[in-house]
Amino acid sequence: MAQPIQIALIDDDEAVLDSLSLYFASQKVASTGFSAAPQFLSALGQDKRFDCIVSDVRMPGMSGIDLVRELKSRNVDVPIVLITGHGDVDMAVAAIKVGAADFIEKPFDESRLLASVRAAIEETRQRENADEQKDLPARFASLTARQRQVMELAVSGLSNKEIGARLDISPKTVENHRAWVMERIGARNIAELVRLAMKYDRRS
Amino acid sequence: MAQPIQIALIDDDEAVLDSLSLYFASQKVASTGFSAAPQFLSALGQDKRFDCIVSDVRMPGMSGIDLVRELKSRNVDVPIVLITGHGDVDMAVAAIKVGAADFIEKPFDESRLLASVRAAIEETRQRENADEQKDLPARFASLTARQRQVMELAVSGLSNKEIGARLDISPKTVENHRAWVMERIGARNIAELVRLAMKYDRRS
DNA sequence: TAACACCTAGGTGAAATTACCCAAGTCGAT
DNA sequence: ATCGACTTGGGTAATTTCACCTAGGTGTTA
Repeated sequence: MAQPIQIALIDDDEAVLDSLSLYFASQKVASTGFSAAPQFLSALGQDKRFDCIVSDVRMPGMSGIDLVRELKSRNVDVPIVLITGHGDVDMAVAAIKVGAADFIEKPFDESRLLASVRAAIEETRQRENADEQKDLPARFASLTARQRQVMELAVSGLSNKEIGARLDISPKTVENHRAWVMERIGARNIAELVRLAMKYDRRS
Repeated sequence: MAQPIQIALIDDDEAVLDSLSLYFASQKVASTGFSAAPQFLSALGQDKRFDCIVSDVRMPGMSGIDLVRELKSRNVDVPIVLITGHGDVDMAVAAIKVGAADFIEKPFDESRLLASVRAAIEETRQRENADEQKDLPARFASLTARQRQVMELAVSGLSNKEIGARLDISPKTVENHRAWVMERIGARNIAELVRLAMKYDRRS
């Protein structure tokens, strides 16, 4: 379960990028460097995943704070630790307000940065876990009889066509019920639905 | 969990069909009648599912024993209870040998038939459950590191593309690993894989 | 009566899965 | 050094899912 941590480093200063990635590597933490925020965003678009982002605040083009805003608006839930060489209180406040995980002023101890990164990742994980579990019974209870019926068959691995044959309704209708179930339970795919359904079963 | 039982009734004698379906209905057991085996088979082809088949032995065209053989050759694992008005020992032996669940001679008590059907369903369920559980640890252990890696990500709900991005391999390769995992674990779809993986996790 | 929720089912279009096929490279063992 | 297992990745095609949409029928409730 102790999957490796993958960090995105964003800084227009190559020297900082190199130095930080070297440090992270020495701490057995994988990192990928980007010299600008848009480059990082394009990596995200290619389904690359990162557990945490460490970004400079002041960069030509898109600033670190802009990046935070952009990710929030995309509903990308990756913690961002901002660092700066010209830190001031106002900027720090603005950064935290828009949702940055932390704001560190240079010069800083590298171990301080790593600690902040670790804390941010842990916090995000716990929040996601809490979100997933929250009101699980209530969410299952909110399903109608038909929806629960469809869900149980879907969770047991039947296709929409097979479920339709069993319940004697069209596969299309099954599809609709299924979509409702997904939305109400808050599952993004069948795998998640199965996990949540099994958790619920075990609890009740 | 006490899902309703669905029975297929096959007999060329409409009177028998009506009488039995009436009895089953009175016992809160759903049944569908077919006047010939091929009609039943075509319903199966349309993804209809039955927990048990109750079929006459002697019918024009395909006999009850023929039906048993046909289903075995198709690997359809539904128990079949055969009934006959002209039962003889040889036929009974032949029926059981090819894999019929039971063989009942007319005249019979309807409750006797239902008991036989229930027993057959129960036996099949237990066998299927045992098959599913058998050597689960061994099957998971037989996975290579890469396959287990792919499996864990797949089970957590990631698409092949996302898994590929994480492991830095092409989605196509992920697809191949996934197919191997499915075969080795013996899961027919993601839902089953998730269930088995969760069972395994809980046990270990 | 009107609003609302639910079940039903169809359409479109994009994305993903599944099931096959194939080949090339690595690596360890016989 | 050939064999087998594993990893990698490409192709093709069928099927399925997913995300939208519309829309009629039913039943309940304000």
